[in-house]
Amino acid sequence: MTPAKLAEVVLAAARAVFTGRGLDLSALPERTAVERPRNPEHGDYASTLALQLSKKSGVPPRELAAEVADQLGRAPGIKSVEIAGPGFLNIRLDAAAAGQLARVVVEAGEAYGHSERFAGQRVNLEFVSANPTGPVHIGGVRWAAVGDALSRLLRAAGADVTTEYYFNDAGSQIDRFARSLRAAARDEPTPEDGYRGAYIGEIAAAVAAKNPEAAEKDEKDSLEIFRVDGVNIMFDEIKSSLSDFGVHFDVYFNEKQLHDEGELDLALERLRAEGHIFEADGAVWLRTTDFGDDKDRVLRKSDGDWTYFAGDCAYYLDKRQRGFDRVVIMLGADHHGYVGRMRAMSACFGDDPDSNLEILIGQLVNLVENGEALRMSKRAGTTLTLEDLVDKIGVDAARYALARYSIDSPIDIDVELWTRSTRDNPVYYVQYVAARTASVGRNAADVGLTRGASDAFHPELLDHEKELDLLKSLGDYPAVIIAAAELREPHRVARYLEDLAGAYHRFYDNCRILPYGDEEITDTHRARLWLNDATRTVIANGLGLLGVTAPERM
RNA sequence: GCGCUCGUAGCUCAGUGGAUAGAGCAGGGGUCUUCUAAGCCCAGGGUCGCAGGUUCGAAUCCUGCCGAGCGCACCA
Repeated sequence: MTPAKLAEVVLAAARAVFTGRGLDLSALPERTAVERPRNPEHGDYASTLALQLSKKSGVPPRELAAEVADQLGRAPGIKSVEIAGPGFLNIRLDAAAAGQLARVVVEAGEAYGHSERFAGQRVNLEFVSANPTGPVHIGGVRWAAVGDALSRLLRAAGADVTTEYYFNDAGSQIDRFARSLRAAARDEPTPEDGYRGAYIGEIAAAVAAKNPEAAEKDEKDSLEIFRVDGVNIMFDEIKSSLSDFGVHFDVYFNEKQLHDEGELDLALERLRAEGHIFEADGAVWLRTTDFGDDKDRVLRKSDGDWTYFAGDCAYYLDKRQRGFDRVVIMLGADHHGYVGRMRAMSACFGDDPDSNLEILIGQLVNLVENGEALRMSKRAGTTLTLEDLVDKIGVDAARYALARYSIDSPIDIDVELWTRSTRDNPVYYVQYVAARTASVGRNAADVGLTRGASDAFHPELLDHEKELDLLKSLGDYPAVIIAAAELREPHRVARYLEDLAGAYHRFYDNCRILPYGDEEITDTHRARLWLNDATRTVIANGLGLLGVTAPERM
């Protein structure tokens, strides 16, 4: 029995009690969940439903709990139900009901943990969104790992997800980029406001190789070549390194489209129609202070140019008009000052910023080597890039390290730790279980041990404490995915996998899976192989959500 | 000054209003005649920053204060 199924049974029991007493059924929640008590004396699972319903029903919690317990006790698969404390229901399962989970997992395979919880929700996830003036730096990499994991999580939970990368290949930043490239190609010093760093020389050389006269033409034509070719080469490099990192976007959205298709004007007119536009000092403003922003924001400057914020408005409107009811944007902590104006902008369009717009702010990332943070310096052009991180610790460790912490927590990635092959390196600890389960599978095949037909599976034989713990951990997985997707917190998956890995290792150390020597193969061996394979399934599924491989051997 | 985030074991961090707050590391002690010891087991370690409030119940929600990081453009 899965925890989700048990929760339904608990709710059904409560419904029966309410019906019997003639209570208002509308007081019952749509769904409930059971908890995993830390203290084993509190049973396999616990429900707080009676506590929650006591006030609404006017029945004292323990009295309500007693009646629900009475109903529950008659349900199949439930061994016992006890009432504890103010009205907790402590539930124990039959060994067979618990053990069945191994079969559920193995037979579901890659689909185990998937649900339809967010079916029908259309979510747009925008992340990274670096302009093609340089490689993806380490802050952007955090979002590549977290955003991509989040997209996988939301899809697993049934949402309709589109991932987007927003970029601008025109404007003053790109002009600076082009001038920096041209200067490098001509062996001139980098312009005062230019981009530095080794990559500038490399891109400049690549442009020159493709177009040998580029540096020699008159300045206007020359800059145009460096601008167009430089941006193309840079963007290809960005896409290529993201691809190597396992991250692909559904949509690459160019700011230029907003200009070309008149979307900026359209957005302005929409905002004007909503009554939030005013003009002052020769500029066009959005009155974001109507919705809690610190100050009003300029959309069109007095020189007639649009601001970057105007692009944000038009882009937001574009997303909404494409049918996304949830627009999620991920930004670094150094951009959190944007939240107020973005939320206000959403409200100016007549939307509800609490439900239509979500801005996730991620704290910064440091790479630490030999006890020292490798600091970035824009002046010296020493930015830490995606490649630097991958070169130091590899894709799996990088993705895991970036995804295992709450985005509210700044991360120091210790190069030495994340390349270590020991218990304290979480990605190895989890991957080791993947390799171990695979190894057991190979050895089982060698000695002729197979799971056999599913009707030959005897779940009640999985009654060792460590087997039951492992089964419970496997049962937690679907709820972890839903919670992680709903709260936009992929780190929950990593933390869960570490718990599961621990449960598997303890099972492995206590419960021999394969027969010894010439020992005859029994139903216990087969049942344990089901459990082994179920674990492999969940570890692989969970690592897959994080974009991390589940190796066959290590 | 205003805003956002954070403050949990010596260190790094989990912890969606539930019962006795957890994990890893550090440091101490155990554990390999057959499935990966890259593992496992045992013990120690806490004023959940401080003070109030909300309620059956608060690390979790609210208010204030203290401390740390980041941000407050007709830049992108």
